[in-house]
Amino acid sequence: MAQQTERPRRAPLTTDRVLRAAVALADDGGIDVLSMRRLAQELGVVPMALYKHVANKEQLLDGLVDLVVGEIDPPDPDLDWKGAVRQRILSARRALLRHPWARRVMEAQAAPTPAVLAYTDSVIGTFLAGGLSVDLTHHVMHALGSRIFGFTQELHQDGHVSDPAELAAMAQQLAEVFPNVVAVATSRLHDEESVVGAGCDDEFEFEFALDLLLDGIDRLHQAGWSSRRRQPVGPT
Amino acid sequence: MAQQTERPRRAPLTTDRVLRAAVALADDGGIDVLSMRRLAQELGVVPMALYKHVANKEQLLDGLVDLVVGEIDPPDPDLDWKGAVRQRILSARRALLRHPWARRVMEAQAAPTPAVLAYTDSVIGTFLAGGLSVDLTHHVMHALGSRIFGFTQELHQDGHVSDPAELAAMAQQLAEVFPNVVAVATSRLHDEESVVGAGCDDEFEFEFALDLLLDGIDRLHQAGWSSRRRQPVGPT
DNA sequence: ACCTGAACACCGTTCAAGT
DNA sequence: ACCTGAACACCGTTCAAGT
Repeated sequence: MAQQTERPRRAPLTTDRVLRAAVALADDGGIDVLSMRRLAQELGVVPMALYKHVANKEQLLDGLVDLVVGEIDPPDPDLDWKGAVRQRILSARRALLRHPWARRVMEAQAAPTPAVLAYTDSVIGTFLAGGLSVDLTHHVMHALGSRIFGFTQELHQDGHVSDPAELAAMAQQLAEVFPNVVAVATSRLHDEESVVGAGCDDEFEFEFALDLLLDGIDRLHQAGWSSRRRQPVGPT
Repeated sequence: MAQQTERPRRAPLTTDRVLRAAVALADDGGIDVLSMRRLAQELGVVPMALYKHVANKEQLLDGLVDLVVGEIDPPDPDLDWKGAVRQRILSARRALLRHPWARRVMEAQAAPTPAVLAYTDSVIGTFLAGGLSVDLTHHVMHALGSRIFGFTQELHQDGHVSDPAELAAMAQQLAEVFPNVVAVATSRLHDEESVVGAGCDDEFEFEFALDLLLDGIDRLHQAGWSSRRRQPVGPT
């Protein structure tokens, strides 16, 4: 019932404003709430007005990915290849933690956007500058895969049950059917004074896996590994 | 206009028939074509009839995942832990190759299904039976993550351009902006007699990454690694 | 009691009508 | 020429009406 006549007072729509509003919407509502219609509503605009600035939803999502990838720090020129890649990947991970929806959007993308290609090119450049062969770098990029964007390889995150008593009860029941899962999931609890339900240290797990790969790569590099010889990767 | 009165002649709906029809539909139409309405149509049934056999779409998808996970071979008792895990993961990968839609469905699942938990429990059991500590196994499971289900860490698969001339032209143009990407992507072409556009050997890349991880794990195991000491993972 | 058609509250996008 | 409302062809699911 309030006067609603100053509608045209709004700042004019630009692609940038559309993208920023979309990021904000996804950040605090999740990716499922980001629809063209809802985004338009958020901007105080009729749905079709968006199509003046983005060709379609797919292009909108591409724009969002580019914004997130743009948040990844540039490489530190003072570090060696392993340190530089490591630091960059951890920066990418922090960007993904700020925008958790970005992971699924990137995975659903049919083709890489220019920003994604540029970042990939830069990471490859770091390996090559560090002396890794083009051949090894090729396989290394496959092995790291989307982890270079800070993706974790986890499947399900810990469903957060906050009540310790409830969690203990669940664990006991689960242990009868899946004893190994429970033993491993609660392993940290035995040796620490910590409360039940502390959960995993995601940062530690990410770095553990990352270092496992980077150190394995370093070992192959120093051994002069080549896929043409296809010698075993392993110890001995 | 043809007689359509023998409608009730159809085999009666069962949960099993619903799930199998859904797998078939997703297998040859992709996951996007699998809607409740389309599935009902495929079964010659009114959409609401499905809800007698699955509570909702989420439960339908859970059922599909369980079918796919059920295709993974049991562990070979004659192998050591590394061989057994390796063979199992490669079997999981073959299941995923048969049902490419399963990956996205599993990633969108909120909670693991019983079959997923059972498989996970079994893989953990193999590590523990092989003598790995509960502590190391915990971190190892995180590091392998969804790769134990045959997931690849890739982000975008090679967009298949079949025409070699077109591909060469694209590469040349791309090389001006992303030289490292092009150098690495075409690395296999230099040393082989192969035609341009041969693409990557996905099987080799998958096993390369898997062995990098398994061998790194083996090394930690043999060194008596423990997260409590948090010694570096690397080569001294 | 069982089954099911219409309806609800959404989508992304097209397109023609209005200014 | 520009903007936009109605419409189209979909969703998953609720619910009341019909048998």
